[in-house]
Amino acid sequence: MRVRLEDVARATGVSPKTVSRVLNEESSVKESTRQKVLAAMESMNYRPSPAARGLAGSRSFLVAMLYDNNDNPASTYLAEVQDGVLDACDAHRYSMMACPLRMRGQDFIRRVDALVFDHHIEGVIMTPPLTDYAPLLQRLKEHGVPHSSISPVHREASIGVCMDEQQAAKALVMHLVELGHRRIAHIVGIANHGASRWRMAGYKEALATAGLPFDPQYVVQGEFSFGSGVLAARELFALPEQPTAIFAANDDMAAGVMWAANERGLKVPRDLSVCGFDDTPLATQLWPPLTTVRQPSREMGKLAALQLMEVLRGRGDGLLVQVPYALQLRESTSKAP
Amino acid sequence: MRVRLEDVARATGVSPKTVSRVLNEESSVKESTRQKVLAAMESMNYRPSPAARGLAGSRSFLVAMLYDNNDNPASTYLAEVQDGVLDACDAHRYSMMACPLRMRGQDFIRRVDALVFDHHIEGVIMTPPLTDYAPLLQRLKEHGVPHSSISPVHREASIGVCMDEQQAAKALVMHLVELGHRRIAHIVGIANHGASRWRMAGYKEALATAGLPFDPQYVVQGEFSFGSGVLAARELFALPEQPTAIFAANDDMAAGVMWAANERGLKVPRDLSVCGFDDTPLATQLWPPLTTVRQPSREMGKLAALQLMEVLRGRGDGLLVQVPYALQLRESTSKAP
DNA sequence: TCGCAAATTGACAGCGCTGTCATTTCTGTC
DNA sequence: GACAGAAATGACAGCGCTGTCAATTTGCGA
Repeated sequence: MRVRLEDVARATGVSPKTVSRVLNEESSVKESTRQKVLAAMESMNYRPSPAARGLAGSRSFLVAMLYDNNDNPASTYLAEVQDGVLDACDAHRYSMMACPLRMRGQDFIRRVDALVFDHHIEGVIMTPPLTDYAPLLQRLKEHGVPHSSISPVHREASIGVCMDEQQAAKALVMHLVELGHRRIAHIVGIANHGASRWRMAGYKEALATAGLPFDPQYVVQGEFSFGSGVLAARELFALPEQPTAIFAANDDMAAGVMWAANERGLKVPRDLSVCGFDDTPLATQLWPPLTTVRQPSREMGKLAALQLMEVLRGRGDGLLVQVPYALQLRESTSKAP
Repeated sequence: MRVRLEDVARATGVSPKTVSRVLNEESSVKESTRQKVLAAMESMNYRPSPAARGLAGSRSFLVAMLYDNNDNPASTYLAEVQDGVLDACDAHRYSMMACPLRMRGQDFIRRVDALVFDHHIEGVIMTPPLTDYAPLLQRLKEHGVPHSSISPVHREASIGVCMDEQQAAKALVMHLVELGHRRIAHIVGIANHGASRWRMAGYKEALATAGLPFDPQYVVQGEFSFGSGVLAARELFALPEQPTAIFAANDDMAAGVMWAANERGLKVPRDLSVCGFDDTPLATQLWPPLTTVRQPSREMGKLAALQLMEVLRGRGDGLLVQVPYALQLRESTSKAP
């Protein structure tokens, strides 16, 4: 039937407990024994039963990926993150359960409790905006479940992964400055999203660095969607002194800007430079291709999961690692007219 | 500590086995006993341990959602489907594991085996193109794992959910016909995808019904991406007799068509009617909003999961259910010029 | 070479549930 | 009211692993 730990033990001539020790990478096993056991496991194609391990010990080898399924317009992002998480899980023989949470109401409490009690989830990986949802964090803390955050707003005392979005935004705007642009507008993302704040901060910082004045009329509120990009752009075009470049806080809005430009007969990048943020697939599908910042979502998911696993294996407290951004300079930006 | 089945048994004055029977909805329990036990479970807030259930019995209460992460341009789709699947799982106290598969190489075999052996996955839910990937189906069959398919190409002998895409496409094109269009072009999706075939078939059927000739020059190959839509549209615009309406096999390509129309100075819908398929978020973000067909992905995920669960509970063989499509008539289509 | 602490290893119970099969409690029938 | 057969319940072992603690082996200084 199934190869059990006991079978491996018998084949190796050691006790089941020793095989168990090898399996769990405990240190108190002589190297020679360890090798023998590992060899046997390999040759017998032994696969431990998660159910038995979970029942006997306390470990489940399960992590949960929590995300907000209430309003996620950019779910490509989630898919990529999830992919990275799964990658990391794979490498450490963990399994992942996907768990969408509705932030409204008490639903999330019920679900988190279920994960913890029923499945003995060992840890949690979260994406914004869950990363900064106090009631959830509180509950996780009560359960003593370690969690790893992707792009959390509050970066102290949490583990996970983030990108220096402010620096990235600054670099992007500096690029526009170097191209000779002086009237650079910014379309902000959904208020209160960390991403919106950082990108805006980077925009301001770049202006300051370049010695350009910060002009509030060049800053328009958007909400990360294509449609809001169109509206914001129309607003900017109506200004007496139109901007020569627009930095939209994400690619979708940038696409909206390009759409609106087209509508108004403006040629991008000849009459108007446009840049976005995220480097979604859309960025290269537009014409001209969009200058933007690549946010390595997949990689970030993977790193967040890896940090969590460091903690779960007791190898430390885990860090908030920072991934590098990469400017994607493409044809939607060029010298100021 | 934890409330166990035994505790419930003691509280109710029955044997643990009887409680187990109630838990598993076995029929041979007297109704009065059942009620007592259920009441006790409820009041004691009893939560069965999946690990123990998995170890003792053969059930794991786990299903896997398999998808291709190799090339999924439209991952919004996957996210929605997954959401629906989770919904159904929730209702039946199942849990779901997400499992991306790479179709190249043998990776998928290793992963499927791992799911089956390690986790005792009870069933599988698949999205295209996995639904028709013979080696995978073969392996699942060998393992005796039931699977539910979403929009499979081969519809015989499988359970799951599908939409009558051909009818939907036909209805969409008939709508164009009714608006007076006579030169209606079609941009095809990736060859060999079931979706491409059905939509094309619906297009042809509509033409036939309307008594319009099928003209191969009005059919251009695309590949479901925005970019391919742009290219295909340019090709169509170069024709001596330009089409007055273009039916793109999905929304992304339709967006590309609108882009290309803009580029060429054609006003949609005044000069050109455009329609897509899927009703992705993009459809309402474009301007003018896109006429398309709503494919209820979330609902389909849910239904596929429910069908699977019918099978798992031994309530039947499961069906291939069909969900209704819904035309979304919006502003991108209007009377022929 | 002997003794002792440290390093390894093993014995055994039990995690919380379900399968199997035995036992008890109902039915309806004559 | 007794009895067969069905319906309902229970006893018990064991799923595959790990925690606890005891037993053994090893290494090293005296």
